[in-house]
Amino acid sequence: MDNKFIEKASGAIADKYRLQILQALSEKGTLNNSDIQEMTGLSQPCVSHHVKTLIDSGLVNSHKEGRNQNLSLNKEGLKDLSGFLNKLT
Amino acid sequence: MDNKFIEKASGAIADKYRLQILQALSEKGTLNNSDIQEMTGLSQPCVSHHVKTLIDSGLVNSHKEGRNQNLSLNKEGLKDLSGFLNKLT
DNA sequence: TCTATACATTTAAAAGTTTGGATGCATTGG
DNA sequence: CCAATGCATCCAAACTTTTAAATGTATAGA
Repeated sequence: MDNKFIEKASGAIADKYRLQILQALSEKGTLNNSDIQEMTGLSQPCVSHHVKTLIDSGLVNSHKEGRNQNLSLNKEGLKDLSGFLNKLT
Repeated sequence: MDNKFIEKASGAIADKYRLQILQALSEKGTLNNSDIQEMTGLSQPCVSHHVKTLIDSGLVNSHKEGRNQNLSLNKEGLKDLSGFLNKLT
């Protein structure tokens, strides 16, 4: 397991909005940036930033469709992080 | 599961030195601040700060013995975080 | 008691993060 | 083609984190 991934992924989770996004993706399966903007009340550039952080972390996948960016959980990434933490115990 | 705990705990992991400390605790069981200072090469106040962050996060336990602070993993905390991430998938 | 050791706290500087306004670009619908 | 929509980028302000030097407090040993 690459420590750089662990750092990035855990850092991505360590924010209330990004955590909210992850939980919403877990429940709903997919969201686009507008959904997130509505859900969080954040500005569009701010949502764009948080979404980028999540994608860069490897915890979220992006599927572009026309002008929409559909997001979904990267379950592999989440499992890798979860498994890493579990192995520490 | 309390989101505040998830945010704090993941934030605590999202740093190379704190991650290194967690991994060392996992391998060795216990460490004190001097061990960590030697291991990381950080200054004593800086180690003190990172250790405080880890303790505050609920991922590390502190057992004071005289002038030594012995640290160990809080396995419950790690399992809680790991379980939370797993449930997202 | 005096000294050394272990850790905490205060302070301050540098670096990074979060946020929104303004703007730009691409796609879609009329 | 034009207007509207969805997202990215640039910029700047506010805030937080990281780090170490200086200093303080407590315990342990000579």
